[in-house]
Amino acid sequence: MARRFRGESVHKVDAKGRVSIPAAFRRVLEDCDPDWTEGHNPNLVLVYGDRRRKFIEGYSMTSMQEVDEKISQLPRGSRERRMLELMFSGQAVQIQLDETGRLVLSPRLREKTGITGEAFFIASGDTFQIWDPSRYDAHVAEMGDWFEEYGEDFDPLTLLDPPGTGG
Amino acid sequence: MARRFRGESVHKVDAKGRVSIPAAFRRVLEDCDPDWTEGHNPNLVLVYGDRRRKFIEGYSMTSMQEVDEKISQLPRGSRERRMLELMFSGQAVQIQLDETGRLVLSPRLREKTGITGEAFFIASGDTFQIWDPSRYDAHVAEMGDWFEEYGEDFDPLTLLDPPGTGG
DNA sequence: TTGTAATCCATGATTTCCCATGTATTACCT
DNA sequence: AGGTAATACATGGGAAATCATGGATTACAA
Repeated sequence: MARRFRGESVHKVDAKGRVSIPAAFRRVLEDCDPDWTEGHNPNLVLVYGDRRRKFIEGYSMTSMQEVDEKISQLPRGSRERRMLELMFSGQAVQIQLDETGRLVLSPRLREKTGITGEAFFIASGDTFQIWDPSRYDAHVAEMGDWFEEYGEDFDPLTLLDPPGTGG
Repeated sequence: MARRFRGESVHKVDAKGRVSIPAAFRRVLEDCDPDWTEGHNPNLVLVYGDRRRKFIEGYSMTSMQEVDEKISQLPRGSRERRMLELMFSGQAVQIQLDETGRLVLSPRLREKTGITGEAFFIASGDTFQIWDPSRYDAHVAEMGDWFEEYGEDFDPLTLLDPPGTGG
């Protein structure tokens, strides 16, 4: 299993749309970019999806390859395949970090995600997400409602072994 | 089954947030880090969770892998999976011990857990926990109430083979 | 030329690394 | 058993490298 992103943090977005990504994420991107060599800058893919999606999803090169391979196994011309190709080919960009570990969010992406002065980065398995901080808060508030259902001292670990899994 | 942590102890936290972890824990982390080799320092993952969680949970690399794998088997996009990814990817950090067996608790983590001058470490199966000592005391007081329910001469070992488990 | 975008340089703030010290624990020798 | 040397630990301080961020400069394109 490839290295996973971990952690969350907030970074400033300057007038040109430049943002530092968390240093820890860079290490993962470097490890997961087959073309990367010491002294160069890692590539990554930003998937932004259709207008309903309010955050950007960052893929390392190897994670993206895995997705591409799965897509290519679907029947050509199938609805599923066309939707996925649209999302991961069309509604996505491959970019390279700059020398100082920053990426540039185009005006279009900033407009779409509502990101202005600050961007919130959070790891999620083998990808990471970029949000406008306040939109993320709203998103978490929704998720929070789920947690409430589980009660104050609920331990998420219990979800790992759902009843009926045996073992 | 991988090696398990054992024991408990208190260590000083210096101005930079550095804390020694119990020496016995280091041996376990080394054994459980596939990348570890003699002379290097073991990696581990600290899971801090949402605002309700008042302690930090330390995972060895192999324990973390087990969790990651279980998560990746849950259906993508399911509520359970999203909650777990939030907790184990977003609300967690991977770090490496330093040469002298210390780790660094960021200001944010110290603030969240209430840890200031000292940190309390306690083993918990294949993970360990880090607490502010006084918060831990309060926590134990609560747990104490459970034992009360079982009476003075209760033997916790009986919990290992609950009735109806067959044998 | 005039805005736009990719490069390059600059800097304060962290964070990491390296060295130092006192103490406790273990090993070893007589 | 007693004493001593050799390790391993816990902790502290300062130097060096990394990071996040901003500004300036150069390349491009409409």
